[in-house]
Amino acid sequence: MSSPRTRPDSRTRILAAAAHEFAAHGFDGANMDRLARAARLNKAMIYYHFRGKAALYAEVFREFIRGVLDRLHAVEESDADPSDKIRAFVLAIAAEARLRPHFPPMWLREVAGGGRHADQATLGLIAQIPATLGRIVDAGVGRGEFRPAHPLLLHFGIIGPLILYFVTEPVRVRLDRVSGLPPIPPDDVLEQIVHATLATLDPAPRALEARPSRQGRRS
Amino acid sequence: MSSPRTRPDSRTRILAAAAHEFAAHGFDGANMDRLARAARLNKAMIYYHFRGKAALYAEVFREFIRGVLDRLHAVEESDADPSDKIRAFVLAIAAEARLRPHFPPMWLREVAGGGRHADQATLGLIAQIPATLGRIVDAGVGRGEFRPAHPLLLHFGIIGPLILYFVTEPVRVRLDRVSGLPPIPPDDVLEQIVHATLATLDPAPRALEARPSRQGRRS
DNA sequence: GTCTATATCGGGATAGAC
DNA sequence: GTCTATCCCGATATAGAC
Repeated sequence: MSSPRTRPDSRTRILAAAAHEFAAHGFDGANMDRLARAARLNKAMIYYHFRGKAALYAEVFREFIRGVLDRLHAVEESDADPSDKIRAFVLAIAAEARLRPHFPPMWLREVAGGGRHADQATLGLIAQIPATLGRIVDAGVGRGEFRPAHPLLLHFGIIGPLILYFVTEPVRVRLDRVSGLPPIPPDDVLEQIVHATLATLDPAPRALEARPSRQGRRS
Repeated sequence: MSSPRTRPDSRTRILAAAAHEFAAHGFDGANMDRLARAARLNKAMIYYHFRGKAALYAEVFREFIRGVLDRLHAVEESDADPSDKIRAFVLAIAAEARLRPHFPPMWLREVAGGGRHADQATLGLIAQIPATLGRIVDAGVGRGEFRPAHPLLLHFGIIGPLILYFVTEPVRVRLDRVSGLPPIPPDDVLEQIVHATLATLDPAPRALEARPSRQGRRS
């Protein structure tokens, strides 16, 4: 995990190459030979540093989650308004995704697989992300600035579009050519997500027009 | 593709089992032996009906996309208001996801992989989904009911949360236990997504509070 | 159309020299 | 710590009988 002396190399290179490989091909599709080549090392070195493919994957994934959580906790502990914290929450995840471009694809695949490759401890870390959002919302509700919302569902409204935006960045060229759509203005992405999230939390929604004709009620 | 008489048989069973297998394990993780057992057939039968794993995958995937597109085109051609069409758009995708629970995971993995397993024709089909949304938005803009928004980004705001909701259904039990969160009220999901989408399209946004600069108190 | 049996190969993991 | 060479299982795909 960490020796006192500077050990810049093989282990770090393996982790970097692993992030790339897992992001591009998923757990099952990842190839240890290719990974070793990318790290400019021999395959045996991987097994010298890590117990196996699964352990390497878990390590990479936990590193990502920790990076996100560090930022989010900083957001939570700031003294901004609740709505500014929501904004900062979105920006923090986006910043981390930009910093570690391999995170969005890995995260997507992990979700699609039902968390199969994540041990219980890692799942616990992941759960802290919506939990943090939930505390921010609660604070806003306490001040009367937000109406209550389910943290996980709200979180889906944030990372869903965000991750899709990042993860489709490479494909969009292909898609755009087929669909004839213009590229997405980068600045719009975060604005829209923040705006939509705050609209969901708005205690006085103006969404009468959102209701078709008759509407069931929940509190 | 279709014989006139009822052929409820091997080919159909293979497709059903394939949807399950690909959804649960992804393309690389899918196992033809396990797939054959699930279809109560021998593995050789798969290769009798399909050219290989890739062809089988493509067939399943295209079937899903067609199902979605059929619903969406019906929505587009209805004579509802633009905002009701937006609502119907969301409901249509949700209905299809309920009907074919294997679609959300497959779709997620495909996106994460950058559309690697989809041929150009299938990509063209996929592109029709946001394109349809775009035409609905354009109609609303023409009536002054919507403000312009990028169709693909808007689409991300819809399917992102939606797919995450469906795809995490199995995991949420595990996650909830760790996080201590209550389950998501199912009725809230579609309401929130529709509401957020319409808020994004609102031509007179009340989102001054969404701006980073210091905001004044609201009335 | 449906089966059993098998060819073939890619890739995760290890042995052991240096 | 780093390498080369290799084991060996699992998985796709096929041959060929019925």
